[in-house]
Amino acid sequence: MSTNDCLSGTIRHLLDAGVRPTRHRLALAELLFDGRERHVSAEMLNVEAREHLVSISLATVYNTLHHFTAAGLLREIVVDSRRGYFDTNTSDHYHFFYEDSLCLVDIPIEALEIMRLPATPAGKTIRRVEVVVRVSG
Amino acid sequence: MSTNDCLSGTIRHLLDAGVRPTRHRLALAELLFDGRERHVSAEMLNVEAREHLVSISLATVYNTLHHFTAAGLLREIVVDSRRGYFDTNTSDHYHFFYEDSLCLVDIPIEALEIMRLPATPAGKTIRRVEVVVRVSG
DNA sequence: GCGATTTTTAGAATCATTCTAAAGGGTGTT
DNA sequence: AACACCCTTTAGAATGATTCTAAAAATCGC
Repeated sequence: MSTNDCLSGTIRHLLDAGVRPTRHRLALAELLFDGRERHVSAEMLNVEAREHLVSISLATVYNTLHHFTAAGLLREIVVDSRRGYFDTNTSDHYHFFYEDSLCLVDIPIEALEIMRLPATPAGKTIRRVEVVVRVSG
Repeated sequence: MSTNDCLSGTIRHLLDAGVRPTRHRLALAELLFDGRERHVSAEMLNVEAREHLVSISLATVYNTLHHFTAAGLLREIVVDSRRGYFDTNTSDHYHFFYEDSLCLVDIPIEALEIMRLPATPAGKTIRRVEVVVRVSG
């Protein structure tokens, strides 16, 4: 058994989620999980990685985003029928989508209250209730 | 002045929306506005047109869907970050999205009640509040 | 029917994403 | 350290949806 308690927070974060902390995953995780609420597309993260002098292929960015999502570290949000966005906030919440700047901002769950839900279709399970408030101007 | 009162319902529908009722637009409108609630992608509508022996190019299907949307005859729904869907129901309402079959079903506005909305960001206007209930199984 | 304006078209171009197959890296065992 | 095994990364090709382009065709008002 190795001394597990002196690992960097990011490595721990990945290990806890069952993701092998490879060099590239670590670099992307450092960028993603910096404490801010972040909503990134693959292309955005790729650019950011290059800006931070991390040499990485776009395919790896896609792989990693999908791995992180499968491991519960990220959550995919659908607001645009062209691009996929990933959210570092994996808890239940909603979004503002700024149509002009294509930016996303979290709406905390308690800021929006849904009183009534329609009956779930027979034999189905609700996976998620997504709310997107589209704003512009 | 022509005798306007003996036009087909579909032609009237297009004229009322300020859309020139060309042959192709009419054919697509006949398919779309048949009374059912419909949620189509460009590819789906293109296949359907061919099945009905309407010879049309995919580019025209895209043009027409966008024209109809701009004219208020359709509404675009975002549920999938790959494909765009268009809804023949342009009134305020929400959606079930069946993740397995990629099907959409309307949720009437009164079946879901949103009690509290967060404050609108300064200087912005709410364009729409979208609710998608994702189900599977 | 004429001419001006819009539509339609096929195909090329674009953009995001996934796939492929090969090279590289990580981990545990000896 | 060397080995073997398995997982990751990669560049580039492939895919799929959508948009663009430029030319041909249809439409409309006169």
